Amino acid sequence: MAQERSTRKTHGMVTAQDVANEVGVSVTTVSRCFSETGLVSEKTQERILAVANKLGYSPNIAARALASRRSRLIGLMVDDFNDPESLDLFRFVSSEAQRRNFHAILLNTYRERSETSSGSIEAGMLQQVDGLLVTASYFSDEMIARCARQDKRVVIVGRKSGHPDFSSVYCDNEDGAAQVADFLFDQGVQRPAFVGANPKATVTLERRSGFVHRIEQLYGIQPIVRETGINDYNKGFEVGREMLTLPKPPDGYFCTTDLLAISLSDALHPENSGLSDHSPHVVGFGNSMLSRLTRYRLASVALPMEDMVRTATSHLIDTLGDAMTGPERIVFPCKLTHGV
Amino acid sequence: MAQERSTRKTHGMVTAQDVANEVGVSVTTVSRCFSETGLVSEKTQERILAVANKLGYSPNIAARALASRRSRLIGLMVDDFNDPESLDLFRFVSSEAQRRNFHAILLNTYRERSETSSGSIEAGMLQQVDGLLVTASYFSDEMIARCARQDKRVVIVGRKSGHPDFSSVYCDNEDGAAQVADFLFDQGVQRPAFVGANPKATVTLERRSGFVHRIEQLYGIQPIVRETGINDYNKGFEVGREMLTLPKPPDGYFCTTDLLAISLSDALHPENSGLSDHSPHVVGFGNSMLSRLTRYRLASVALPMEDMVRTATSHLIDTLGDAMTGPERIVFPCKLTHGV
DNA sequence: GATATGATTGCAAGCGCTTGCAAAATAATT
DNA sequence: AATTATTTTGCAAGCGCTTGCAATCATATC
Repeated sequence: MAQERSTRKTHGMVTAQDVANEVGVSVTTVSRCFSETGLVSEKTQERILAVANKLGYSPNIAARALASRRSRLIGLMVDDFNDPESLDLFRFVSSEAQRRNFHAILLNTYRERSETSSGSIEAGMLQQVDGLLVTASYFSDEMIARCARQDKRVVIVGRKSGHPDFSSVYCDNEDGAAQVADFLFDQGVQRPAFVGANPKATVTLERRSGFVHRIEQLYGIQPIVRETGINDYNKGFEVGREMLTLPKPPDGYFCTTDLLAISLSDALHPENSGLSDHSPHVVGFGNSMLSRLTRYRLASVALPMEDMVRTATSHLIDTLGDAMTGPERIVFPCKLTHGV
Repeated sequence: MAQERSTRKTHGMVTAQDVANEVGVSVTTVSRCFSETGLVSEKTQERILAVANKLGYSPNIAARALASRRSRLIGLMVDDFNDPESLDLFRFVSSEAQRRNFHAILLNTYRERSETSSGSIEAGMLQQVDGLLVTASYFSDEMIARCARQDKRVVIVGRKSGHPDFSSVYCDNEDGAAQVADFLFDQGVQRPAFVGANPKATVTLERRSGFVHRIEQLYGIQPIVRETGINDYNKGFEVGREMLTLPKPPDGYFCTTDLLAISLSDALHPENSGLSDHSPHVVGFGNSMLSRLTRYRLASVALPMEDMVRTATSHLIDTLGDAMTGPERIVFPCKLTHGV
């Protein structure tokens, strides 16, 4: 039987040792009981759980992380805090992580006020998490190298993985964009335009190419292409105004996000444009809350955000345990929706 | 001089020991160098930093947390993933935390699909974070007790703290709400109404009381009061429709969030209501992105979100070090803004 | 130049848990 | 009943860092 060691309640925390003493087993057994390895007899399991509950014990995460080299923390890299779509990301990542007994840690990669030493922040953070969930955000080469070196699992969500080692879970951006081109064509649009956010982001590239190609097929011409740089209401509004200054403004727009679609739509609205006879079609992407505002009747490419995000999170967690499970690409379909 | 121990590169991770060996000092010194206690001579500091950099060392957070009992993690409890306002919360909490070399961990307290054993999740999570940042979300008594027991610091952001031990950082909700009452009165509104989200949330209570009292003063009557339960577009829309069924619908609304204001406004819009002569005033709260959509010209109570959130985060981190610094209440002013 | 003062450094004992290995207890097999 | 295969448990050695205490060094004081 377990030898009872002194119970030093050093800091008011109940430890596995305390539980072990009370039950009359070793810490090892208590540990195994909580790591759900299934190597504990049911009877002991019950006794331990009962005592643990009575004492209010729960395993110390830091100690566990140190000993096992797994923190049960996944990093969520985000740099877009403008689009309400990100809310779904936060929501479902955290929900799914918690469901699997993990937690999501927020890694804000948006560099405001020229933050200092963000490099070292990243380094410290990286070895703190078991894996990384990367969104549309920028993912530096240095970061990629570091992940590879530390053998961190990475899952890209929302766009195709550009890296051979990383899985990605995304929707068929090209196809969605092509659907928009078809729609605009059907609506009799004469001069289609594309408005993207960050021209370097993969999502933008994917949606642009899908759209442009189909437009070329349908119209035999290239659409007007603009990028706002960032996904932000004011920037979108500005670009909208700018479009109006063209000799022949477009009469159909595909914006890569609902936020841009909304802002553009506002800029083009008679009230702001002064052109009461001009009411172009505007289509967004994401089918977020914004596209559901009845005032806009915005057409938007719907994608199964919840499914996508939960799948990505779960997939990341799944791959943590196993040795080299090759990278996967899980793709969801998306579908243009419009009130018409 | 430090005795050189064997360097077992157990898992490809660079440890403080590795750095110490290379430099010719003890782990202790390396440790002190990274915990910025200022007990290391500049010369050694430089040498250590140089080697650490060369080797790509950064301290293992789990080990540090275990030894020092501080994880440099703060928990962000959220249950509203509908309002774009939450995005600012995520953004500025994470930014400020990272600025101070902390990280924010997302604690999704929204119970969807009747999650199992959320109690134990909370328990495990709680001892993982140094402090808690609580938003408008529900904060169970059990949780409060646990925080007290474990001596966790808690800062409430966005509303007054209901608990004597917790600091809070918020804006003057009563005053903001009173400003709305004044505004509606000035606009000649005859039948003012209040629409809140969660009737049990402190923010709702504060805003309601501020509004109701001022309305009573100004009109000598009580405004109509409705609560939607949750802060959600569809729910707000529904309540809007419901209002139209009243014999004499209100002609001025104060909604406790911009999201509700927008949804209500949509429901009341001639296009949806069928009443072209009915265009009531709708005022929101938060001055979020939604209130900036030009299509709505929504009046909204503006509050200094960034300041508030950064202050709350920083305050929380500040209090972690010190012994019992009494709870504080830091209040920011808010101000009704409207395009008129 | 001897002594006091303070700044640097190292030692060693943890922090609370995990895990490979081997012993003990139990069940299955002949 | 003896032997072998299984299932349960415990031992002990870490995981990589922090920190109180004491030793060492550099500098200031008389």
